Amino acid sequence: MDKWILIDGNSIANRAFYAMPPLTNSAGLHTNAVYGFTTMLLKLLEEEKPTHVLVAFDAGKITFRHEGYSEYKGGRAKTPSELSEQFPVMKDLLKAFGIAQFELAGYEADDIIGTLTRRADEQGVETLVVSGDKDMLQLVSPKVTVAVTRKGVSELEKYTPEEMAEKYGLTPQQFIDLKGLMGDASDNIPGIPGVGEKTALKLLHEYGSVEEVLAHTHELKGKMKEKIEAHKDDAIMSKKLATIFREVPLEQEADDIRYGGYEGAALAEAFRKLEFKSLLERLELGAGEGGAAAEGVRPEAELAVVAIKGDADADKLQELVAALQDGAEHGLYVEAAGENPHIADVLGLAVAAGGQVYAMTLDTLQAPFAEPLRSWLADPDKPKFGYDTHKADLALAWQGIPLRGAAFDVQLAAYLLDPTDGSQTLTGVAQRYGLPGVQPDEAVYGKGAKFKVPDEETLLRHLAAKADAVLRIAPLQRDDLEKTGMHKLFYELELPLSRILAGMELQGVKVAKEELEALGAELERGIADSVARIYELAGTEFNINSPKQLGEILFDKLGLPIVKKTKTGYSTDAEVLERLEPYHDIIPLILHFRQLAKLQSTYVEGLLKEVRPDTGKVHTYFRQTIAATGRLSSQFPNLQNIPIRLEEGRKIRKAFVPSEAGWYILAADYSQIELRVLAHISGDERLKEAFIHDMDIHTKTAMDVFGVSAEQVDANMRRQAKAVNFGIVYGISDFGLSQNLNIPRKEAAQFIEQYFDVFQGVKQYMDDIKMQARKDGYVTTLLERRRYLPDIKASNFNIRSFAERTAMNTPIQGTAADIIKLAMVRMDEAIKDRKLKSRMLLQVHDELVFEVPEEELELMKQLVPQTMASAIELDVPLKADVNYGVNWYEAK
DNA sequence: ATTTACGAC
DNA sequence: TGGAAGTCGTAAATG
Repeated sequence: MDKWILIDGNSIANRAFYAMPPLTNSAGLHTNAVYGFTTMLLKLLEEEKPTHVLVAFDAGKITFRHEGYSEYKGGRAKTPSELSEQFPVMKDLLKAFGIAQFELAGYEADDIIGTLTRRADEQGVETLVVSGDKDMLQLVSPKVTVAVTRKGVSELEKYTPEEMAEKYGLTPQQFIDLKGLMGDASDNIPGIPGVGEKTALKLLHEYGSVEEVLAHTHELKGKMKEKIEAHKDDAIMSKKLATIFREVPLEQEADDIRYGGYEGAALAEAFRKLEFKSLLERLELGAGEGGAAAEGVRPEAELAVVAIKGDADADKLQELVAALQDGAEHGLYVEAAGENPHIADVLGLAVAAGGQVYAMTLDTLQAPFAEPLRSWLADPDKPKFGYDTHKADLALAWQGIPLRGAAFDVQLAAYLLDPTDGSQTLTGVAQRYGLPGVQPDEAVYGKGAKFKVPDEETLLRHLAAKADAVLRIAPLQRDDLEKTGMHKLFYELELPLSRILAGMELQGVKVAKEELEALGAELERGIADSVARIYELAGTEFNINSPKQLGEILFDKLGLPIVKKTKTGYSTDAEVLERLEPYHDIIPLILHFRQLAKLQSTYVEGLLKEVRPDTGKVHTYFRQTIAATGRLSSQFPNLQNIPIRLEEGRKIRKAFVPSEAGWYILAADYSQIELRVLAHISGDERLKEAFIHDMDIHTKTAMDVFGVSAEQVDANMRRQAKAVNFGIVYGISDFGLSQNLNIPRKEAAQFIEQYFDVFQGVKQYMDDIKMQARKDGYVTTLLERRRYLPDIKASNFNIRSFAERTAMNTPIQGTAADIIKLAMVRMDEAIKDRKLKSRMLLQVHDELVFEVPEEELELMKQLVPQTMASAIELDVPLKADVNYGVNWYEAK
């Protein structure tokens, strides 16, 4: 039994383009439409198992429809270049799939498909038409089903004659009449003005066709009658335009669209170029199940692995340890299961050495006979090439196995080479370098709740594949780091920092539980009180934490004005609530409740959950490969967003205490580091001057922007100037500033103009950096950290504007991140050199936190800010302020 | 799993 | 025409 699938290529590509988020490969080629199209195609091939497949495309701009009606498809926006550049790619991909594609001058894809379905009807071949457009419904027949995309492209809604009757009460033929009456704005088919789907359906149910409707206009009345009589000709022409032409002179025959399955190698190559990682993985997974195997993909099964299983294999371990003495580079992979390395299970490890790959589970590594291997792991002078050695370091440390001597890290390198590429999985990195052969973790372990450690054989093979991949990828990445000028950044900053971070994390921060619990009890009382008063004012009980329920109370029950909506309902965020304050006494209570609930759930209960019962400490995990600007991030718990702005929240900091009696918490933070960085990289003389004289930068900005003297700057002027300075750092827009200051956009625009008038060097920098981003496709920080901005040339204003703000912000935020990282490396050295007992505990973007014994207090008060200020020499001085106290709260 | 809201710099 | 502030992580509700 034959089965045909006929796809409207243009229509699906369009749908995919607008439904998918923007996606580009590293060459800057947009790929989202191709991606959406491909996932749909793969799904169709798998589910429908067709014998024949065709993708039809529109050819050229002028079709026979324009002969009678030159306005056809008029007024349509030009296809954006982000989409049009994807058509050739899509056509190439179809070749790799081995799928036929037709286009014929003067005809649209619809007509080609219409002609083929006529043949299918005649021959009685079961056929599925796939389109993003309901126009195709006129082709439905007992043999022909039409599937229309719904929500993006992944879901299809199929129509048979029965379903059409059920849903519209129309035959396929009548669908043409429907369009004749109501028209189609997207094709510029007029129809009858004022007649929409509702009216058109009513008329057709009554009279059956356009012709019959027009013959019976005397039976109609009112406005509708007038309109229809006035636009009879339009209706007739619209029906003609909407009719798919089913007699296209096609030379091809059924055999020309026969589909014999794709050839894996060609497809894999195409996916690789497009950087469709997940699809590539799917292809490789499918290969094991009898699908076409991609050429050049060496399955893990074929890797020779030396499995070391307990002391029965002591001889193999000896062989490994011997191989590790060869002075060559060795690959190491440690598998830690779970996101949090402080509580992760170490499943095992693999070492690539001497042309072999050895692998073992944790049991074996911990056995007495493995001591020589553990010595190698602990030896800082035995260089290791690894993947996420930071996580490995922590996970092993908690098992009592020290790891030192990371000399290369594939994950860290992948991050520097493209920090916006969210997942630097080994599978993905290997693929990018054309070294496939690492199964995705998901395929080996399953995902989410279904996580399961496979049998030892499979596990060790997987670990071995990773260690092998690490060793082969590292030299390639090293070249790339060299080429992009990030060699030094990698070896002298990021790699040393990763070990320093691990040390800080293992040290942990002591938490005074009783302090948190007391605060929690206080919050509990406040919350209970707020809840009772809110229920009373609302006249009912509800879940205040539910934005949905809260919205219903505020806007439906109490009838407060709707300020803003989210895509799912009413917005109830703080900004909205603040605007509603004048309308109802319940609002301040809700704001207060929100504040207390946040502190309770996130900072009291959340933090308490993370405290280790044995040590009373929290051990955060600083992630070095997440933030696109080069900043660190902090997890489990996040110690970079502990409250400080409001006093109620700030009290949380009283719970962060030194881990030794009589010690102090010492915190030092950079003063205005981002604006100082801006002064340096923009070279703006006035801004530099301000910092050289260590002026209050917001006051100084107010003086210059408002043209007044220092004495004339009032609190409000300073506040506005401060907002402008923030805006400058973020890549300003008048709208953003107007929102922030709650002033009209015009005024905000004026502020910005005045600012740029005064700080012309800054203005110049903002223009230059955008131009540079357009020219190079990326921006860099002072230490050559790089961030690609493929969207900088987008035609969509929003997308392009976002990229432009990123271009302005990233060098500033990123350079600040570079500087504090440098300071951390220097501080670590200083502490070691002077053999101090003081410990670095935390980094909070512009702040470093230490615990310090009393006898080192005076020294550290000098050393820390001095080291931070001299981490790098800029055209303006850097400055760090220092404070200390018996807890983090007091270090202010 | 996604959305909303909110804490930090 | 309007769009529309940079970087993160966590908790709770809800699909």
